[in-house]
Amino acid sequence: MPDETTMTMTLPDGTTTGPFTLDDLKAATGKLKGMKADPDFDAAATTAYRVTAAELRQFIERYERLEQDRAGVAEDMKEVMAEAKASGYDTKVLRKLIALRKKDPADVSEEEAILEVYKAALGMD
Amino acid sequence: MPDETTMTMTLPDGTTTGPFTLDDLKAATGKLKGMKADPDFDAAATTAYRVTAAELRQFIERYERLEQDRAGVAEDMKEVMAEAKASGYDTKVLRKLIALRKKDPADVSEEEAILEVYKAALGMD
Amino acid sequence: MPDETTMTMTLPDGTTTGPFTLDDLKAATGKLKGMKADPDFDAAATTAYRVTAAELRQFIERYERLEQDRAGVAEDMKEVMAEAKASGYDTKVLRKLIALRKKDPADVSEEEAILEVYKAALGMD
Amino acid sequence: MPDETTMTMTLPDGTTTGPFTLDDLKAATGKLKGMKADPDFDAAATTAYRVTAAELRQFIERYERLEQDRAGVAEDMKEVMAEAKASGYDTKVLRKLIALRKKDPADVSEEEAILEVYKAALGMD
DNA sequence: GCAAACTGTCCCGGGC
DNA sequence: GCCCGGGACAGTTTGC
Repeated sequence: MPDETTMTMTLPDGTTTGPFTLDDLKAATGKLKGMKADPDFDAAATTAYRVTAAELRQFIERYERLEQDRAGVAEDMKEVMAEAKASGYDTKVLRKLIALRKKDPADVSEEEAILEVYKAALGMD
Repeated sequence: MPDETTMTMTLPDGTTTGPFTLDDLKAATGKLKGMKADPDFDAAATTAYRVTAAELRQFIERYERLEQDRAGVAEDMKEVMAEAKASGYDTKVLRKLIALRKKDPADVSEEEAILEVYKAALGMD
Repeated sequence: MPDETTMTMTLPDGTTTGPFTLDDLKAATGKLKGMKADPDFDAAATTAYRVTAAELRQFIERYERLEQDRAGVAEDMKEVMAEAKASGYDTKVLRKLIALRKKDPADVSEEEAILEVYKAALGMD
Repeated sequence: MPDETTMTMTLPDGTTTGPFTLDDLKAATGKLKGMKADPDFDAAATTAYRVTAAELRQFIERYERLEQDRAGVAEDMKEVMAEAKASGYDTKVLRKLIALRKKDPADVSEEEAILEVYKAALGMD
């Protein structure tokens, strides 16, 4: 007597199939297998992009390596923020401050000034 | 003589297959077809989730309808901003102002105050 | 004897100020007050953008109204997903399916086909 | 005769002020200046978070340094993708492939299988 | 100037 | 109950 989670499917015509186990589903999902080449194909006349396994692998592995580096840096950034938080700083404000430092001060004060005008017009001052 | 974009593939073992046209590729991508039911399966002992076509379709169509509504509203929002811009307003500042109005004024002034302290500590004032 | 959270600030020159309460901080954050007009200013020669309180308010209130509409729609969308989940559907897959339906089927199958080639080249099949 | 961009403001009561130049606006935006300490404040009874300029600066500079590192890595990642694209690869598919490799293969095939069932139920196969 | 990619933020669902 | 990770969204920047 089976005792696992399964699915049944009612089709548009009202008939029901199943139940299927998850393994059934996985098995039924066909995969591209054994694509056969056509050696008689006249390659010379085509713009054939080479999909070279070695080359592809190179790109992907370089990229994945860089992703790891980036994750490591992101981890360090989280640690800095966690330390700051533990020291009593408000990390949300810290982030805002850091963002501010990246901007041109002139732009910042202009933006602030316009904002104040708008607030004044709305009676928010 | 073919004159279309194709791909060739060099496998890990050094052999090359292809060229494949895009249609080849599409044909090779197998699809789940004719999953057969097992009528002897003892459904009573399982937690069978019903995947009813009609029910599934209901959920999806309701959701898609709502997505359309949302897109319509987003479109209107863009129009309001475009009008405001045409009237000489700085939309970036407008957005900031609207965001401000959504927040609790007490939180805003507290955050601003802390920011000023941090800026002072860094000599940014 | 006070019993509230305060802040002290150590400045670059080594001196310490404070403690400040949050109310101190808020009070210290100056606001734009009483900007005085210059009635002799020759407005005719300038490209003066009118910041009319009524006009500004119109734009903002229209926008905020639309934001509310959008939030309502988003709420409905959440409800649909919650119902589907309660009926046994996998909401993550549902979202993927809905996204698929929005795309041109031809693009989807082309993309899938290329992906299969790449996977084959990497031995992931 | 002035010839610069200015703003005028019409207040809720119908009166108009201005015109203001951008410099006017900037000057009017008050800044926190000379916050005075209260030396008589009984610090002992409070939970005083120290905002030490040196400490704050440490956190921020560490963080900004890490941001630079991260930007450098991101730059490298962009270069890898650009190279791959120049070699004829479809970068969109490459990204998908890389994402796939990060996931547990079992989860992927389960998800795919469920998706196929849903598509079958909707007649999308 | 617009459209598309990327970053940062928010919010939700899941796990301890 | 809170923290954490992932997904969705808004904002920013850059290429065409």
